[in-house]
Amino acid sequence: MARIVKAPEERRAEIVDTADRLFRQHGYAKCSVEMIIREIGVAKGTFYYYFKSKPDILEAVVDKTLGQVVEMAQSVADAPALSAMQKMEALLGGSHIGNDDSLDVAEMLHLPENRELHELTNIQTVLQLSPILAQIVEQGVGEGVFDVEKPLETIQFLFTGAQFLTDGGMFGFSDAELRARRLVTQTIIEKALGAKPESFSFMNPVRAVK
Amino acid sequence: MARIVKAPEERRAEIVDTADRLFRQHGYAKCSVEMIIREIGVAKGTFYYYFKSKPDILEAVVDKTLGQVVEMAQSVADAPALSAMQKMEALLGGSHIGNDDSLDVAEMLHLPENRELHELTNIQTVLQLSPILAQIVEQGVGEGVFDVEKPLETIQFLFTGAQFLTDGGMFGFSDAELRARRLVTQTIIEKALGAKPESFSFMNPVRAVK
Amino acid sequence: MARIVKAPEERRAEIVDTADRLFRQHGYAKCSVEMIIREIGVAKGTFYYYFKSKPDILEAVVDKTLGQVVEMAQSVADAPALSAMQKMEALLGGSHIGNDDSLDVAEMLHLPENRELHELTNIQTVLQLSPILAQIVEQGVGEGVFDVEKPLETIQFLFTGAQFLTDGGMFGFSDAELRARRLVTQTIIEKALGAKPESFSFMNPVRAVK
Amino acid sequence: MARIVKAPEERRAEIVDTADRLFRQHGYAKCSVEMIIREIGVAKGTFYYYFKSKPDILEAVVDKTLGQVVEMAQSVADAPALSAMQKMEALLGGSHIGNDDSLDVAEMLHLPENRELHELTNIQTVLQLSPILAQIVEQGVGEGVFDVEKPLETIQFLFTGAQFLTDGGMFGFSDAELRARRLVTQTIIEKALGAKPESFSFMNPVRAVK
DNA sequence: GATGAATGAGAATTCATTCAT
DNA sequence: TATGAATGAATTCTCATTCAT
Repeated sequence: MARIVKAPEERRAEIVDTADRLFRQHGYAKCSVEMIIREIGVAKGTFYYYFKSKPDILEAVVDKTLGQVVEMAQSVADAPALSAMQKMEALLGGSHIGNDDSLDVAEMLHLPENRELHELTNIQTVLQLSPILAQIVEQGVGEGVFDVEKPLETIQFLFTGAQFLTDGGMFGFSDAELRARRLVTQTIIEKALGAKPESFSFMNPVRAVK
Repeated sequence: MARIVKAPEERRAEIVDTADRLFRQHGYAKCSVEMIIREIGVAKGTFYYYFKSKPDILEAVVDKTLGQVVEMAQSVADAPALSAMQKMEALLGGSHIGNDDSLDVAEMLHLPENRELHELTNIQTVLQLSPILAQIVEQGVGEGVFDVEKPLETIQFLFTGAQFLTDGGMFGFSDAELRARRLVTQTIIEKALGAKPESFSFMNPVRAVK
Repeated sequence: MARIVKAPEERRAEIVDTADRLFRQHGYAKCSVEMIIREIGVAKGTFYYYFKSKPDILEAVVDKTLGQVVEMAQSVADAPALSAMQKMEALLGGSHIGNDDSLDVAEMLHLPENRELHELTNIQTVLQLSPILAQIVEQGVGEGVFDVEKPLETIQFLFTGAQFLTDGGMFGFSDAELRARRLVTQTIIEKALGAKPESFSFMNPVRAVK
Repeated sequence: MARIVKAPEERRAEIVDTADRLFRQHGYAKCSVEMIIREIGVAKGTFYYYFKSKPDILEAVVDKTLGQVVEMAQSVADAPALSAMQKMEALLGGSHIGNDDSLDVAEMLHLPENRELHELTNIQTVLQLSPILAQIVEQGVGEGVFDVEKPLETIQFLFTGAQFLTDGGMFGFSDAELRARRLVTQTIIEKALGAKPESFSFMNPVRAVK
């Protein structure tokens, strides 16, 4: 095959992105190195030139994903002009403007057939994102819209429940069942955070269109 | 090797139990059939005499575990003399008398390095146990101790959060961190179910001993 | 399972018959000992009590089949009252009276999915049946209806061609194609044996019904 | 083991050739992939790098063999300068100059211990070669040397008879027996095609030496 | 930097055969 | 005679990794 030379960072990123996508599609274990390189159109050796093993690229994928999400969340949390509720909406609302790819906190990671990705990414996300959200919750407590004693742990619990329960494939829920669970999730969040009923209704927008 | 003949049920149980243990120790994928039979000391053929494939024994393991848990929970839920709170305590309380093995709803499934076992067992447990708990919640609503609109979905959310967050290995929490999370879990449950504060304190007993 | 004791010859015959049927259905290689004993409802040990190995029962099956066919053919060949053509018709004609099972020289062995059975039985049949047919051919030469120099070899060639070409599955012919080949077979036999055209038309009866 | 890199076509051909030989020697079923790779001295992975399964290489072997034979036969049949008898001699005559390997229509496929190879190759050969030979027969009919009504079916019958009967190992004939059968084959072919006696004598050359 | 042929340690599964009961 | 649990060698196939070019 034609030998196409690329800048190292570009090639590396290409491999990580492709692996990311395939891992999410089929799961880490079911993705062979063969699949990844065939998809890109490079040789086996090229893969191993950039990554010393398969676990190695899993780590790279997780790092990439995590970095994006955490950075985005932190920037929202740090925004000085926004109220706690506005920040919550920005992070948890369904109306994510301009996110073409995978920068959606709410929607991320909700994919079936995952194992190592879930373990590493999903959990790490909860762990890394929770402090940021907790920080917002504390701001909300100060603003009088929330009432919680242990923001971090509470957020972690809520995050975990939401993450795993409404995870696309894990429980095999139908669309209707998923919607019911998302509604309840909203209610529980409000109660757990001591927020006003329906204050988190942005999580379940009344959609006009399909 | 010496041929040791056993009663079929005994041999079958032996294989299931061993597989169960090894799956939990190393994870389903990393456990080869070879490992299982070597552990027991039987031939490969013996394994395949009892189970037609590797997925087949996974199912057997899950069934066994699930059966025990669900049966126990249902018997508690059906107890006519108990109040809803008493039933909750019986199922979620830490003081499980005489459970040497895996009959503990609260403690089970919290093990690291699992994939298929967690996916199948953990999730199935949530799905099968939730209706039973929801039934108790409804009794509690009738008794005036709970106040929820959607018991089933609420229970599912709470169950999922508790299950996955405090799952022994998944998040890598320390004992202290786990304790903090279990306390918050209690609070959230109380709020979500509309129960009195500290009414679920049996979930976090002040232990004297280890 | 209930232990059913039978007379040794009966049990043996039962196993041979079942093996025979299954070998023809699925082929020798694809028939496991397991299949045979399950079909009969006896234990593995019973099988190995009567036959010392799998090849052993193949031999038994072939012997049985061959014996039946050869015996029948010989009795026809030895019939003093019949002409050569009448004997030919009796053996090769499609109108086999009273043969419910596998005593049909023309139709036997024409089954797909066979290997060892074809090799052993099919070929042995050609070898053992040919002398008998050759004997009839010689009678026919004496009667002036045939004209051949080497009856045995000629018969073997014709038998082989007929056997393998019109073998139900081997060539994957359609019904129409098979019919065309059987017609040609008849013509070639007549020419090779120096018989009158259409004297072997009994091989291709004009059937009214299906 | 030492890693010896070869051109893909070369390696592929090496595997096909080796498999071909071993399949003919021991039969497809009795040849394990292990045997093939040990014979060549490559790793298992190498085999599966070139062929995705065991049936896959059987197909490759059959294709190779078939391709050679059919191509050769077609080129003879298409030769404009040759008479039908000359073409027949070229294809069926024993005097094949310069065929060291398996390019001999008459000699091929006559090997013991085969199953799948015979079924696939032998039969396919009859099927693919018959139209070509039939074409020659028709030419001969036009030239007045043959007299047949159904060339294709007749050829198929004759081909099948010749193929299977004189198949080296199948019937276990001695050399003398084989010779007798080949002589008769010649006679039957002449009669069936309506050719002059001894016109196919090239099939049984009077050999001085072995 | 890049290629892709080659490696080989397993993995799951089958099945003829044995043997304690 | 009969049972059926137990055996284990053999087989096909996978895939992460290596290395000559």
